[in-house]
Amino acid sequence: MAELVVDPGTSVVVEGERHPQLYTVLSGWGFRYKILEDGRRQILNYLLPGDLIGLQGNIMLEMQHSVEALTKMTLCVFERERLMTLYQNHPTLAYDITWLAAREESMLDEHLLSVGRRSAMERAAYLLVFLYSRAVSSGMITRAGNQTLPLTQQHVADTLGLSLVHTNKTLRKLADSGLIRWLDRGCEIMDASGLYQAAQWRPPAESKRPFI
Amino acid sequence: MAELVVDPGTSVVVEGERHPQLYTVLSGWGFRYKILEDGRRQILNYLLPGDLIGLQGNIMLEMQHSVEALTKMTLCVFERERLMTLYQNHPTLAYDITWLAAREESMLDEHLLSVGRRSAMERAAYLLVFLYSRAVSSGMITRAGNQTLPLTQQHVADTLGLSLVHTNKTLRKLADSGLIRWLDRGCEIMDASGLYQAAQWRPPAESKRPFI
DNA sequence: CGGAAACTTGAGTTACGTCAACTACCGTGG
DNA sequence: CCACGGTAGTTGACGTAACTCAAGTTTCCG
Repeated sequence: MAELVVDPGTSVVVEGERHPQLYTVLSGWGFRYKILEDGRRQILNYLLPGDLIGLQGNIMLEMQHSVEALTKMTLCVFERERLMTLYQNHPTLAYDITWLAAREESMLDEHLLSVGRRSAMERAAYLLVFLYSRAVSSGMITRAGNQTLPLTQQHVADTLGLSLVHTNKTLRKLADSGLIRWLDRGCEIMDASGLYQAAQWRPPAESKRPFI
Repeated sequence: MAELVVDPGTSVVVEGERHPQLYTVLSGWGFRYKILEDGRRQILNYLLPGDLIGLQGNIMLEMQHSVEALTKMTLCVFERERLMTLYQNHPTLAYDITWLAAREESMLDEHLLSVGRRSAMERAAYLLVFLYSRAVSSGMITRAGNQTLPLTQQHVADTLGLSLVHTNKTLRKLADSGLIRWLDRGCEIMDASGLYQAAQWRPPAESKRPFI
């Protein structure tokens, strides 16, 4: 059972390449993204402990997206070719993998709704409180300190489908309303319920999730 | 093995309700969508023969999205509670289900990139040629006739995250360039490779897909 | 034949984008 | 210690893609 540790900014997966391994996130933050030929980037989702990397995309072929580490990350490496035997010998694990894939879809659905139909302000509020709630439920953020999401405004912009400048102005308004505080390279959530309200969103009730 | 036949416009799944069944699409077109409280709608993806309905979202709880039939659809009904025993007894099928989930994710990734980062024109071209290529590879569209995608412009608008008016003007330009023809309640693809070019997109090479 | 749904089109508005300049905050090396 | 260069964040002026409103026309269907 190999482990892989990567520094912030490392490319873990590159679109177009073949990847014979799957990973599970053991610790740290990362994100998945795609870019167009002229450099426009869209961040698809964020990776937190418990998430699976590499399932997305046609299981055996080239990766359809890239993955980059946002903080130092620890990954658990798993050989793709062992997947079929795992399915044969551990149906419960197989079921859990499907559960994870379904949850990822569910998050992507919500992001798509957000980018397609919410205003800049709603989108920003949604994203921050979404990440906050994920961080809380994965134990990365505790009541006592370490309340900060390790992002730059460029990441936020590329997640929301907005320009950097407009993202900055939007975040400023959220900060001026006391909902967040923006630090260098990070965002602190000051008023989660205010953000939920601004986003008109509630996180779905999670059924007990598998460990993997 | 129960079958379900529904007419165009029928709500197959409603967000927020519990659904003890999964479905497989045997024939026809449908789509998945979410709506905000004030009625803004985002279409998430389209459903064609071979697609699974209801896997998305936390497997056992309330549905996180709605599903509506675009044409007459035939569905194959499957009880959710039988899923675990299927995983135990048919690991290959289980693997195929995961494959389908991964492919759905892959499509959502591309849609998110599209809505977040592509221009209106690119988005429209992408959507139409995406649907066209899916229709072709599922055998719904043949060289000899029946080249038409069963959509209204409102569907296109709600998929692309655009207003109806702007969608209309964008489709008009595509039609004027000879790439498509818009009929009432439908779109005919005239020049697929021109659309691919306008969208700056190529469909990913599919590994052989399972039947299910 | 009438009414509803789908599609069009033009005019005026706005949310968001682009450009450009500036500040603040590092970490590095002289 | 300061000079520096790079990254991140901030702000204002201006431009434009896309939105809203409003009034058509066309097509379908009962």
